[in-house]
Amino acid sequence: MIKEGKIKKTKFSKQRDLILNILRSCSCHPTADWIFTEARKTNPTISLGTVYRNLNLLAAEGRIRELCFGKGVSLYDGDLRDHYHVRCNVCGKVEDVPHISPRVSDQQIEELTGYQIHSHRLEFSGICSECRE
Amino acid sequence: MIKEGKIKKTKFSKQRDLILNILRSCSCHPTADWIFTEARKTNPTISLGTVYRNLNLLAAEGRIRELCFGKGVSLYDGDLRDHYHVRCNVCGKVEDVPHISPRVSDQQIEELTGYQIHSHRLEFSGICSECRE
DNA sequence: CTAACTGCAAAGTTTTTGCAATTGC
DNA sequence: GCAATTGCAAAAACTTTGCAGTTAG
Repeated sequence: MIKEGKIKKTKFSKQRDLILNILRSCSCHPTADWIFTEARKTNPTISLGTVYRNLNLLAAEGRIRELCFGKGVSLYDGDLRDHYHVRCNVCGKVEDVPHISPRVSDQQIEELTGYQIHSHRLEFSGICSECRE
Repeated sequence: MIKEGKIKKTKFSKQRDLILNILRSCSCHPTADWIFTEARKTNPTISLGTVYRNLNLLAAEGRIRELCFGKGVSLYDGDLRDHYHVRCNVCGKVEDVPHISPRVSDQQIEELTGYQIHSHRLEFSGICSECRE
């Protein structure tokens, strides 16, 4: 649950900067733990708690996106451009859907529900070509 | 991750039946724990483990749906009709989107990605009218 | 009879948090 | 200097699992 109203002053921190760079430079959709392991290669003393705190902060600021498939794990995405995801139900892999125009209007949903819509997520699931064999 | 190939013989169980009825007769999107509490009112000895086992089994059989927003919790939905969800980022409430024709073609995604698509999820998020005050 | 299912409790995962020390502005 | 941030470790939250006993077919 994102607290939308909470405006907090943030300082630069090299840990946060590192996390953001890792997320921006990888093309995958990593877990917090993967980011932690990756971050340790550059900063061997960074802690997992810091990784989580910064991922939450960055997501709340809208500088990264948090994805969520199935229970348990969150995945993070540093690509803010409008795009959607496909997920393989067998191997769990998550990939971007290259380019598709949504044709779903947030405004239409606002009229239907009375919600003020900020964003939408569209996720496809099925079986990838490797797993189909 | 859903194991698609696993076909298992199932017996009737009153616990599973109860869980399914609870889910079908409520219009909300409850957590496993809420279902557990509700189930205890009818069957005071049912265990949380049994609730989880049955929710997973029912979801794997496609008799219920598992939703997932943010980290931590799964929500369950007994309504199998095609529909989408809106979620309030402030209070966390999840509601159905009354009626909308998707206009998203799974087939188009199959062509783009090479995945064999089974389903898609579309979720809107924003702020509900109560929380907007 | 026997494989599926259950309750219980213990264990597993993932994420959050309290605290004292550190750091950016 | 002060508030934001950190590392650490402990705790919290959620889900799964092993086991011995029970139940549906």
